Amino acid sequence: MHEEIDANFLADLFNRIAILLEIKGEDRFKINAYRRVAESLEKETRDIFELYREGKLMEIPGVGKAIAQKISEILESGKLEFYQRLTSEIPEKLIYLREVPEMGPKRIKAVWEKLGIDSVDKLEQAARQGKLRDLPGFGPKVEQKILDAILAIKERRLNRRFPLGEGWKLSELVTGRLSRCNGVVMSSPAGSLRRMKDTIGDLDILVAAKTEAADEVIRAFTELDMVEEVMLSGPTKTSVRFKDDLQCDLRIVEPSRWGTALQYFTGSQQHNVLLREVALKNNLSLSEYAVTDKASGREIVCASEGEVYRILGMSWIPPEIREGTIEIKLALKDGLPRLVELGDIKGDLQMHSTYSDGRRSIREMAEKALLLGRSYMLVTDHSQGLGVARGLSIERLRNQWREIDKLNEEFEGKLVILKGAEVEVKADGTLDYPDDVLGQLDVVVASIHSSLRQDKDRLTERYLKAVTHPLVHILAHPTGRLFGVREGANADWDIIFNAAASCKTFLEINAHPSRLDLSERHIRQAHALGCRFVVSTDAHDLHEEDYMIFGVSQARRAWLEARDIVNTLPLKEFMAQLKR
DNA sequence: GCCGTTTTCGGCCCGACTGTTTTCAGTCG
Repeated sequence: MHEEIDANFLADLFNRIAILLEIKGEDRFKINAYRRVAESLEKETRDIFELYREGKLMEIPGVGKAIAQKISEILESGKLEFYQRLTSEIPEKLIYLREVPEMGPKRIKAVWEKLGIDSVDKLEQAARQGKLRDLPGFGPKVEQKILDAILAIKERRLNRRFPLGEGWKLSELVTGRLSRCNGVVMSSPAGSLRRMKDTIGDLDILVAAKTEAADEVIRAFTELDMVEEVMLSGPTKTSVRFKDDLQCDLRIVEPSRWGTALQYFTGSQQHNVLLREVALKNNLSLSEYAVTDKASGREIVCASEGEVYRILGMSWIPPEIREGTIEIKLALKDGLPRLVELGDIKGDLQMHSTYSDGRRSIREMAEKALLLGRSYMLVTDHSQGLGVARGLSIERLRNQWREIDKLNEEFEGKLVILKGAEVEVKADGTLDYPDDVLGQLDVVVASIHSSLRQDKDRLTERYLKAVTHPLVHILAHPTGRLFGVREGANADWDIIFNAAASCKTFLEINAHPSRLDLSERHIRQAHALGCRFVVSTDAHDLHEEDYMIFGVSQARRAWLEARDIVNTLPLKEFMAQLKR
């Protein structure tokens, strides 16, 4: 009935409600309640209509009677009276002003009431005319900051997110440089990078150093080549903007307080709020500096994160799932799953060589795989039709098999190289090698590179042909998304994942940082429908074999365990899982 | 608005930094 309404739609709505209530000056706890529900809804992959029909809306973390009723009203009527009333008081348009830094609820209310400003354009105009500086809570500096920020937004330099892989590289550069400063004991990325979100909004770096060493660290940080501008700088906290417009925050703490600091700085914010509530219930107060006994005022200093969680009566929570949903509740009763770990991965199931578009020989790729402790690898050069990637004719494919046979003899079982291919699914859904060739491969990986813009029904049909094909074992980078290049394909994933589950076709979690496909959300969705997965690097060069960590992290963010991922199995057991 | 092995009512995270203040409000994370 109301096709466009789903969990994401509701999350967006509740976020908007939170902003409007803020401007209205409502109780901050009520506002937080809406924010919390919005976050839960973003994680929710069960069908919202089904939850409603089964009376299970209140199973969503943070949803109580009032919000359950509001969700019901929307699902039934497509409307929400509460929202209509709210927006008749506070114009909906004001929400966009929230995207301008320095513009919080108080200032938005001020410009709206005093100057009738309800859009970013009007705000810019007023700032140019010097009309903002005289409002209470404003001044010439704030006015200038707002003007600069609006300009940055218009040039798309602000509110941009960066792929995890880029953040990772930069964080290694920064921590590498800072750890060479005198007195630095430890350094680590924190924030969304440590939680391994597929994109990051800013880069958070934490350094443990003696107080007297802080000056040198801050200097080294602000003088990094890639720094464009120092945004703010205090004794323990410094923020800069890099030349590529990524913002980077540095915090420096005493080594003895590393545990609480790392916990705090890793977030997420919602996770911290809930964690600190647990502390209060135990008559403790948690900050980035210590756990404090409220009764005696005594500080309990934590050098490790494990201590923080232990003092609060729960097991340590992996950063990837610190999103403020149900992880704290489970940790309190020691009920967290054992998430899949990098070390669980036994084989890499998508790797390219110089036969197609890879830059290294099979031997070189294999030697690196062995070094990484893998016990098997699947060579998946492109099939003949993919000209841009120098796809293999059947004849060249057979040559490759002979080389693989020879290499396997050499490696004497220490590493087993499997024969595979990344077979193109053509626009009509047929595969790029005939069945008799596919049948001779150890593992068949199917993927779609072209015509991703087909209409939804045709594309879904094409995917279905691929995942239901009796000789296809794995669907590679299913949605085809490429950060900064294209969104994932628009297909009916429920139908495709259902088919994959029933045909025992595995879904790839492509670990390459330009892809991370499936995304966390799609992994959750597919997992709920009974799919199993593989994590593969899609390596085209030696260093890319190290990308496995990125894929494993997405699996962890989706709460997957080793048993959900087939290439955690030793070779024999893995092969036994393949459909025949 | 949510939530509960100390509560169904009375709580609800905590601190850094800046700018506008003259002791603190606003924003941010």
